[in-house]
Parts: sequence; C-alpha cells; structure tokens
Amino acid sequence: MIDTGHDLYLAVQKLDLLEKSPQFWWPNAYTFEVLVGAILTQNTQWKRVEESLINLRNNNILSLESLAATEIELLIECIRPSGFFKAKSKNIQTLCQNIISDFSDFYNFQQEVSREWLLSQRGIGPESADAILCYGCERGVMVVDKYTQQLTSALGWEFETYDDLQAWCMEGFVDDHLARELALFHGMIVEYMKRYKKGALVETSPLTSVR
DNA sequence: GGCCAGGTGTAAA
DNA sequence: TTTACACATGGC
Repeated sequence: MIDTGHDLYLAVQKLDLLEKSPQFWWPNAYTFEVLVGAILTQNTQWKRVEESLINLRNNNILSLESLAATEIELLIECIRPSGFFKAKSKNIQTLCQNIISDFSDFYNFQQEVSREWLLSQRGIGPESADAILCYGCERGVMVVDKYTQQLTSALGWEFETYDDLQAWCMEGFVDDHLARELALFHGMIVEYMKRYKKGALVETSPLTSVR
C-alpha cells in the first residue's frame, strides 16, 4: 500500500532500476556541470545534452568563468543539438555572470543559493531550480517533472500544483541522507517511466497494481 | 509527417 | 488565474 512519497520510493527501489547508472543518477552530480545540464535538458532528451556538453568541453569553455565570458555565437554552436539554442545559450551565460557577481564562485553558490534566487533567473523555472538544488548543491529537495506527475496520476493521485506534488513526494522521509535519497528517488522515477511508457504504464507496469 | 524528449516565458481569454 | 503557443533539434 502506497500512501506517501516514501512508500513509493521504497517500492520503486525494489525494482533496482539504477543498477548500471552511477550514484545519484545525474552525471557528475554536485559539480558545476549540473547547472549547464539543468538548462540544456529542458524539453530535450539527455542524449542531446551530452552532445552539447562534449562540444563545450572540446572548446574548453565548460566552466563558470568561460561560459560567462565566451562569445555567444560559439556557445550557440556548441549547444545547438539540445534545441532552443538561442534562449538556452543566453540563459546559461547570464546565469554564470550572475553567479559570479552574487556568489563569486561555484562553491559559495552551492552553499548559499536559495530557491528564490534561482527562480528569479531567466530560463529557470521550478523544475530546473530544484534539479540544481538537488543534484548541484546536495540539498534535500525533490525534483518533480512530467514523469512524476504521470506516475502518481497513474497510481490514482491528482495534485493541484507543482508544490503540492512535491510535498507529497517528500512525505515520510526523515532528515538523514535526505538529499541523496531524493536524488535517487527522482532518478528512479525517470528510469521507471522510460521503461513503462504510455499504455504499458497502466496495463503491465509493476507499480500500478500496488494501490 | 506527427509526436515526443529529464520546461519556461509570454500573450490572450 | 488558466490556457495556448513559441521556442528548435533529432529519433522513431
């Protein structure tokens, strides 16, 4: 019986979906790259994000200082595979510049940034903000995405807002290791939904008989 | 050829 | 305060 987010966490965990994925699911979690990935992955497959990250690395501009200062045209060419390249390139560059001016460096940013500060940045909405907090800053914050909404909906819950769904997901967890458990929780949901999409989600997936 | 992918901002109803 | 649409690419 699943009543809380923590119940769902335990149920999904039994399916062992992250066996070959690295710890905490997001590649290079808790590093600067998470910031770039969080924006690049908006409405885009992660495979495209990886192409863009390789391009940035090959051009030696995958750092806070370089991205803040580089020619926007070069940035655009690097991230083109991820789509929405005009908006994303500008948003990434402005974010980097604002981090330097408000926090000096990425370490201070990790320690001090607030959700409100992130949400005030152009191109960062609730999901990107929470992804940066969870996977970039190791904060005990649950990332809620379309998959999370679809899964809980298939299990019979409906939530009014992003915040309501997020609060339900975090119910039942204790503070110990919260940041890392929630990081895994979101990753497991994504992997689960990739595996059981569409009709399979309702008809044959392991979780939908639970409730 | 249409739909989707680890969303967000904006304008109109 | 909701809803609809644009933003862009590549794979199926």
